[in-house]
Amino acid sequence: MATFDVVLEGAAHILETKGLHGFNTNAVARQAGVSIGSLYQYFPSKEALLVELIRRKRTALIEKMQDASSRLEASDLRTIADGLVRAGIAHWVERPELARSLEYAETTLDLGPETEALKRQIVVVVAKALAPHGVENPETAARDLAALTRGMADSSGPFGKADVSQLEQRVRRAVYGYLGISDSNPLTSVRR
Amino acid sequence: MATFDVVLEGAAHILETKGLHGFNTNAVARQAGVSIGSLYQYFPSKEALLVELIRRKRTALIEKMQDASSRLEASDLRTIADGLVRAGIAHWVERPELARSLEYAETTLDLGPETEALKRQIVVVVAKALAPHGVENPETAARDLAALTRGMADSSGPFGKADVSQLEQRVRRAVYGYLGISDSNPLTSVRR
Amino acid sequence: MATFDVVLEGAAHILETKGLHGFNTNAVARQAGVSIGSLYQYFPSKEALLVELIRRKRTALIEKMQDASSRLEASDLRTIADGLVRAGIAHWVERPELARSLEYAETTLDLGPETEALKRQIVVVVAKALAPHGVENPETAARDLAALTRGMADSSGPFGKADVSQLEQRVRRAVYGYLGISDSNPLTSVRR
Amino acid sequence: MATFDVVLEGAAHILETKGLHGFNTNAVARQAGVSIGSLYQYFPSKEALLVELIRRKRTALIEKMQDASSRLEASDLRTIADGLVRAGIAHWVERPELARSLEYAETTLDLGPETEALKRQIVVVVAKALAPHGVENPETAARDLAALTRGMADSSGPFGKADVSQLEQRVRRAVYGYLGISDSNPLTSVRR
DNA sequence: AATGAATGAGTGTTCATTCAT
DNA sequence: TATGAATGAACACTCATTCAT
Repeated sequence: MATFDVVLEGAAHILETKGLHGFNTNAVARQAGVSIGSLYQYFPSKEALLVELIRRKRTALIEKMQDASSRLEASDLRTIADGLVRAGIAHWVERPELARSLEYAETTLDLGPETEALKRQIVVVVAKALAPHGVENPETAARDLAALTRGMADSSGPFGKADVSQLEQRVRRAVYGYLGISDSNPLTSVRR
Repeated sequence: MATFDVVLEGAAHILETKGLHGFNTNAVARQAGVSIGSLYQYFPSKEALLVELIRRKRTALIEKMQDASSRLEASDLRTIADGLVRAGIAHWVERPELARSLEYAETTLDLGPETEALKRQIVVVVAKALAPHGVENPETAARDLAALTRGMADSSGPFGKADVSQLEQRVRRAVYGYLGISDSNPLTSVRR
Repeated sequence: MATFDVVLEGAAHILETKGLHGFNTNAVARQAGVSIGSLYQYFPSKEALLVELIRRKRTALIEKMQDASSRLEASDLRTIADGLVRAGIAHWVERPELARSLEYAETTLDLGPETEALKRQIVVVVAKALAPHGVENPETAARDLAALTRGMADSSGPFGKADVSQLEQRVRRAVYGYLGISDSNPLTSVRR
Repeated sequence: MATFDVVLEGAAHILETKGLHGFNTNAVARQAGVSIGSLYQYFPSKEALLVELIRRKRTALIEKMQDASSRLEASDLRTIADGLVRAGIAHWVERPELARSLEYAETTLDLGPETEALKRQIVVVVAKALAPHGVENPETAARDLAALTRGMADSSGPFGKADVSQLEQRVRRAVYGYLGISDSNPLTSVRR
């Protein structure tokens, strides 16, 4: 792995284990097994590390969403929703501590316009998948569904495989409700 | 206002405007219009400020939830859900930047057992309101609904009054879906 | 006990238990059960506390030495030496931690001329007791004997009654040697 | 000289001239002509500086004592005592202000077990030199003689060469007395 | 490229002292 | 007289960044 990536992975590891609080360039360099000088040859500043990590995370999410939505283009809304939820949860469940720190870092950081654009692009991709099925305000819906998924995933602690599939089911219920899709698996056991 | 509260409000203000990144004791003292020595007469450390802010935020949320749930005790699940959602959103919409920083700070901080307990208590209060209406796993449901609400509120940017009521409606849809309550106001205009 | 003395005893206690390192006016006031304001009504500064403690310690030593030397005025050198040693050791063995801190504090402090004079007076008192018995350079001898006694007492750790009398005997041997008094209780069992 | 030693010498200089009272890391760095950051690259804390100075002082004393005692192994007790006294005084007369501060610092500091051991080793070395000549309780004797020497040296103010040799002679008298060696140079001119 | 010693502005915290009540 | 809240200079220590090798 090239130095660039070694450093970036070191940064990710520190964020994951120590959070933003323990994130400093010396720690990152040490973790990456690289000198502090080398770190600065690839990244002009501490912030640049965060920006790059955010950029990658966003790009990966866009790809996942794009994938799901092109694969399911022809399907009905429920199937599309299922796919997006699955992709979204897969995303947030992978290195959740890292994700959390990056999410928080975004709020303070000055990401470049290019990285800002990625955020909008996620929304656009999801909105495009929802729009053809009569969802009103598809951009708002996209943002809401992403937020809802991220919120639930983030609050659900450390995961096993079974946990993830249960989480998925719960998120699906909320998403169906949001989108007005009637659910065949209601949570409350209502007498009919 | 007593010095204790002045300092705490200074801390809240800094978190709100500068985030955890700009949160340092000198800045807090300056913002509060108080000397650094005075700050340390009331708070033994920088962390203690965060802990107290978190404690207050949690206590306030518990009260709101408790209020809503006792006021609506006799009502049906939908009405209770509406009340909880309204209270939850009211909570997250108030000083959202502050809330975000505190949420993140929690992950690194060593809150005392007393403050930890508050987190569980929120879940318990909500779960108690849901349980009598046939909601399975009421604690998980409580956690999920809180997370979903917080996630959506957090992602919805700065708010006007109208925005809040729209947000509330969108959250309600997701919550109804999660709880298996059929919605009379579907988002998608589906032909029936 | 008057406030003045209460504070002073608080200061002594802190020095004894925490050393100069932990000696601060707030700690002293707390230990004395007095407000910091009251402390400053009796002592103009932190240093003033130390100076007064030193003054008292010196005065007490002078008195002990004076006592011994007037009581033994008519005796021979050995008896006088015994008395001075006994008094000196009694002095250093009482609150030795306190004594150690005060001794060190002296080196940095600007004691007033009056307190400086006390130091010389101790030497003078002892020298006066030694001079009539043919001791050369009685002032140097006085200083040496005091230093030797203090050194040995200080290095001999925490004391029981038996320890003190053993210490006394050992110091006496050194003092006899210094003064050229032949010892009837030699340490080494030399075959002659 | 490497930075490590430069800093250490700066620390020694400050202790010597300002005492523990004026001993702060910024002053040390300034004195050493080094940035505060550099100081902390070599010493993890202010205390570490003191510990290292103490360690070095003790090691040097052990060496001196070891030297003297191996050189004089075959000699009689008086010659050995002379050697140890000379070495001891040479030690305490060199930078006495520094020595005084380090001695006091010891009482508050948490020296590591390794550095604690050095203190015992000094006693052991001296005791080993004394034991073969019929000195009872050689460890106590070693401690006493060290204390007596240090006490007298410390109280004897600033030194010229002549002063040192006079001091040596006076200490020797006390030591002879302590060890039960008859002195050929008595201080008191007793008629025989 | 890579290194890592060096820098120093910045931050958390302490504590002697003051002064209004 | 007594109180103790308030002050802020001073100090311990960190960490982003540079630069000579």
